[in-house]
Amino acid sequence: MKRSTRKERDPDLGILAVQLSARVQREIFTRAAERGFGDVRPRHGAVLAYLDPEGTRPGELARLAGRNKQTMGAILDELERLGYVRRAPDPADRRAKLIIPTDRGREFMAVSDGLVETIEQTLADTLGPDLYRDFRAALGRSVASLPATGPDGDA
Amino acid sequence: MKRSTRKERDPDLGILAVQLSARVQREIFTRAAERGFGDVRPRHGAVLAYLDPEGTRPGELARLAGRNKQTMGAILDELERLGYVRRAPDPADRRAKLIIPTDRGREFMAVSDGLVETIEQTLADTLGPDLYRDFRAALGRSVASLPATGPDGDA
DNA sequence: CTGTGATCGTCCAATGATTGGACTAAAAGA
DNA sequence: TCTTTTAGTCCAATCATTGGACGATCACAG
Repeated sequence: MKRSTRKERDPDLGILAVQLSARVQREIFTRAAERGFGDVRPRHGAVLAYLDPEGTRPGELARLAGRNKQTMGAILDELERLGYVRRAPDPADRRAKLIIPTDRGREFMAVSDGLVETIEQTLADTLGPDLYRDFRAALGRSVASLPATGPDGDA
Repeated sequence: MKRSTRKERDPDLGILAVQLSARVQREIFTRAAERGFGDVRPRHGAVLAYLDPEGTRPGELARLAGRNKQTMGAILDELERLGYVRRAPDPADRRAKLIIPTDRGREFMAVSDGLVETIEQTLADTLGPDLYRDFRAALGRSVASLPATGPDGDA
């Protein structure tokens, strides 16, 4: 049996991880596009997956998403231009800013949270509720057991 | 409880998928770098994860890795320059080529397969053998139940 | 208070990675 | 043979991330 065939039929953990990520992302953003959010790309998920309705600092978003500050800044520029977030001064610290979702931003967050929910439901249907619950828990524990990935050595 | 905190403590499937992928990739390539393969980057995994010792066609690699032909071509240029693969004519089809790993390429493949194995073993230790087996199977089934991701609409 | 060092966000230029479109050579099929 | 499809590559354009540096502000030790 050829290695390539074996890896295709019975993929190792590295391959499965990449594929799960790619497929889930694709599902989310193509469905979101169907619902009128065609201008949001996977890249923007780094912000919208974590953003607080009351606002979050850029640095905190960068940390959560595992991107460095420059990258986060660029993503935020884009989201601001597209009308999903705005930058407000942070009352607690005059160096800092608060990234606050606009109405449209909150709308997207609600929709994408729902889409993820739907995907999870699909998997629950595929695996059965018990198996899915275990899978979900094991996935969480697996991620937690692997060293976190930061852009700059994870600082 | 803030949304960002909630998403950090109890990440949804989208976040978990991205993190699993990023962490597994990082683990593989930093460990590989420690073993003298510092010039191989995650990007190259698209080839080396699937490549047959006897050789594989570029188009087939592109399909397996979910990249388009141009991207695959660029990755192959790089791997060839770095001395991990070579391009040979395919005896069966004079249009086609065979990408064949060099000795060093095969060395990397052995090492990275081992590293993945080690990560899987780590998870097995964390979760326990039974739970891990179930997790691994559920992961495979989950990936299979989501539409495949191709670069050009998956053609 | 005042000085010192850390932190917050941003700017810029450089690199990396992916894409779309087009093209040649060869194969496959009517 | 003629036509259509396939395999790989070339090119230019776009998208994404990085490294280094900067002014402003804060925290804290003296």
